Amino acid sequence: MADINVSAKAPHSAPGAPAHPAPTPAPAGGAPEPFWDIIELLFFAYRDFVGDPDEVLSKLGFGRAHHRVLHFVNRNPGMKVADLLDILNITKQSLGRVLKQLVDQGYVIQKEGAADRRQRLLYVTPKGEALSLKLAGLQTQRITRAFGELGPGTHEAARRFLTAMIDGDNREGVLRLIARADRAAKPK
Amino acid sequence: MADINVSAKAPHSAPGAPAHPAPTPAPAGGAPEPFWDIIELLFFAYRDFVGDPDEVLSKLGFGRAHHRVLHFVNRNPGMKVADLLDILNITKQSLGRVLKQLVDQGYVIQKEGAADRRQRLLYVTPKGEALSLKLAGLQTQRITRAFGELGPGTHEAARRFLTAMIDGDNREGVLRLIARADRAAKPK
DNA sequence: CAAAATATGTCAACATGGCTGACATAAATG
DNA sequence: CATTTATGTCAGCCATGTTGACATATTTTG
Repeated sequence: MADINVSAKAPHSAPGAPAHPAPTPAPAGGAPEPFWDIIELLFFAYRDFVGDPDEVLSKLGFGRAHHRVLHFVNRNPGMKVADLLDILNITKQSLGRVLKQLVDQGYVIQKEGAADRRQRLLYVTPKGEALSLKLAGLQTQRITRAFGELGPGTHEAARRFLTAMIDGDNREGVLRLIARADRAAKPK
Repeated sequence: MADINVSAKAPHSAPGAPAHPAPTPAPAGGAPEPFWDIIELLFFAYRDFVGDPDEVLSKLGFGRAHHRVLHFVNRNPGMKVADLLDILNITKQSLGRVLKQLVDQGYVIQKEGAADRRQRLLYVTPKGEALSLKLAGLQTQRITRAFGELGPGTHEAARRFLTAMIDGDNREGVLRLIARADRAAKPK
């Protein structure tokens, strides 16, 4: 987005108008005022957030779909295909397409389950881990910059806000997933 | 995502391990530890955030692309096609497809520019405004719930965090866009 | 004024990554 | 042994992004 400079008319604007509307939507008689700022900031922030990895990925002939698969396999080594489908919320056919490419190109390997030999447990290869970390590094740079610009405690605040934005019935599962993956990470 | 319950092994986990890793990535010798929690929470939060509108849109035969167009036209009445292309960062061919459907079905109208008659200035119809507000209302419900669960000041904290996550060179433009659209909104 | 630049639209072709439906195989399970 | 489960695969469709080439109307410029 090179320069945003919309030429729409601003019909009645007090010159010294505040940069933001009322801090909280006034629950006047009708519907509450939408949180336009949060809605739009989330759009632009998320776009930039996934944009960094996208650049790297496109040079490898990969897309966002590959990123998601690689990310979650890296974070949850030994996960079942069914688990991944559940997290990504896509069909096995869609997953199959990108997973096959990642396997064929040596980023992910599948091992037969020890207990249940029908399962194909997923692991990243060193090559896959390196790419996953590279992409996470780009996103971490952005997050680090943001936290650096704002005060301390921003990490906690961001975590709480984002958690609260998740569907109530998914929230526990997501938190468990993150916590368990943190434990699964190789401890230094 | 019906139930996240990944069966990956957690190799070495202290039983009383904290729910989150170090609050700040330890800048040890090598690369800093990625902010896994923020990366994943952003993924899940954004997915749910756009999920609500998606449901409504799919019943109308529309997708996320239509939502984005309708949203920005509603927020910036009278904007030029070129402005919209700049904001959405897509090609005019991609925009043309969804825009045509929105126009044909009476959600958006195009008016010849008064000063420059080459321009096709974009406006939502009452029908378009209603849909845009309905979708924004769904997202606002989610945001309101999140802000309600957390303390006051969360709105400001979220705004600052999200703003800081935007590319430095886009940030000003985005803030200007939001501020100007707020002024353009019909003042009650 | 004629030429060039601009704003927009359109046709055609292609890529990615979703989807459904149908079917196949191997292994676990009752 | 019959059924269920975990996974894979083939075929085709859809939405939405891309490039490249042109067309048209209008404004701007030399």
